[in-house]
Amino acid sequence: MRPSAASIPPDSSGGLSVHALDDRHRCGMVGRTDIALWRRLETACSEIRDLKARETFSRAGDALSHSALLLEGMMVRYITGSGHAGTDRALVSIQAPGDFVDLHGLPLVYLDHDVAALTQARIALFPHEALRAIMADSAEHARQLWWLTMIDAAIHRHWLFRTNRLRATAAVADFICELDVRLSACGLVLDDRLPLPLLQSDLAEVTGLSTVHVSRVCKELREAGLCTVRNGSAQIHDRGRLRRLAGFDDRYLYPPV
Amino acid sequence: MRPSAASIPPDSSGGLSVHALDDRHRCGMVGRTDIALWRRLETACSEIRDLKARETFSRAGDALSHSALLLEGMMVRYITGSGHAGTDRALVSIQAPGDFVDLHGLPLVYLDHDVAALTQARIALFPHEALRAIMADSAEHARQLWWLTMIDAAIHRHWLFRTNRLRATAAVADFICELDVRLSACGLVLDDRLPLPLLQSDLAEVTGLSTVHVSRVCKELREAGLCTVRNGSAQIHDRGRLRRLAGFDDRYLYPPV
DNA sequence: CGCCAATTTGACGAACTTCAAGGGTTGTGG
DNA sequence: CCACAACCCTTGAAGTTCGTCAAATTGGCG
Repeated sequence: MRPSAASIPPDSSGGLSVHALDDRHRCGMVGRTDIALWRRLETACSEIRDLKARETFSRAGDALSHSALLLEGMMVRYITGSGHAGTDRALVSIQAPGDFVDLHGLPLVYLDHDVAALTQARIALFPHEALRAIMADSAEHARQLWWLTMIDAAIHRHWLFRTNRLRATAAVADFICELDVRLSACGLVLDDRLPLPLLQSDLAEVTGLSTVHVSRVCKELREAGLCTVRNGSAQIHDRGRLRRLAGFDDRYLYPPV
Repeated sequence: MRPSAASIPPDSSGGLSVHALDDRHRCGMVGRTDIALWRRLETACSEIRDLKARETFSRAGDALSHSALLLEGMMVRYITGSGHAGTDRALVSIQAPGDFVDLHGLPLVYLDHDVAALTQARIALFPHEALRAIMADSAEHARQLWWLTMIDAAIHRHWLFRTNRLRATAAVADFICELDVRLSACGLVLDDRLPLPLLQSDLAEVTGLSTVHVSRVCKELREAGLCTVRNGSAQIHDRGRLRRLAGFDDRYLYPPV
């Protein structure tokens, strides 16, 4: 039927493989910083690396010497309970192309959470030393790198609002609305269809619901004619009603004017 | 009976009023940055201001020209639902002395949430211009200011884990454990008693529970001999068991080695 | 086809919310 | 000094949302 859209194709440029950063990687959030910063980043990149789907990239407590910019695919960050069982995970963030995955590793040195690829993914690595040099050279570039991590924190706060205040259906709708906006900024939403390479058990870890209840919520959204979540993508049928159900307001994403 | 401990006394220095920053304000998180940064901040401070309990300091969307460091008292940050009723609030952060309340307003320019005093409070204001000058002068100071906001984000992530994965009793216990650690760093925990100037309705906004259920949870913690939450403070009876109940691990607060 | 993982469904129970009423404390004014 | 009001906390009963368990169904892929 439709092309298998379960994941973002790692190389859609028709066989031309990528060994360095170039302008077509400048999308999403990093695309909203100065072009001058981007030029500096291009020279600071020490490595382009591919990750397999579900591959762990770094773990809580690891000493980090590099930060990674996501170029293609999607990644997640999650916290594992210090408790007994290993199933006690919360997804605290999802990354789209153009997002730095662990830029906060620069000021923090080690992280409080794990980082993993969700789909097959391609990342650009920047040595912290090089990033510090960029910051030392330009306070404005420093402010913009800081800004990227502050958008991340604003999203954390919104997720807090979501799990604290929204009912299951509204919570899932809200999450889809957020990805709709963020992936649009990467040019990944076509015909109201966005890549959503998350299992229902992943959606459960995002929202704090059980897997079974996520299944029921998806059915409800589908039967209400709002959106269909299936096969690693989400088809939005009625964006207005979906947003109204979630009470969605995109200002926390600091949209460009 | 006991002294009224409902709030942190705004001036405990015996009548000596405070008109400028001095070393005894350097506690909590800001106390963990370089002393050289503190010296710069002392000269950058443009105003010391007192806030009344429950006074709103700034609102989502306000253009900010200053950032505030909390010196005494406690403050909160909350998100209000874009929905209809005004009661749809989530507390997304609580600030202790030594915390910057809205340092992220420097890179973000305007915030996605409201900021208010919880108790009577005293804050130091820093013009963004002066903070930018500090950053321009020293990349290391820039990194440390950034670091302060990244601890804030790590706390957001932990709160996400809490509301997503912990049951009501463990969630409240976890929150108390966090404040126990953070307020200890300000020297505000004496004889296992910490200031907790939150109504049960505030605890409900922190945890995403109903006010009624918070009451039941507090009773449960009290009767289990773990801690007594009352009159604006919390008395910890058995820190070990309280932490075990919450599965508490303080590493997300990046404790000093 | 046949296997395996993911999703779906139903039945049941637990956790939490809502509604409503009562009680304790504090401050205020007669 | 007492009465009263306002606010917060507590308690009980009833209702709702969501979790858990278990079984059935779907869909991709060798």
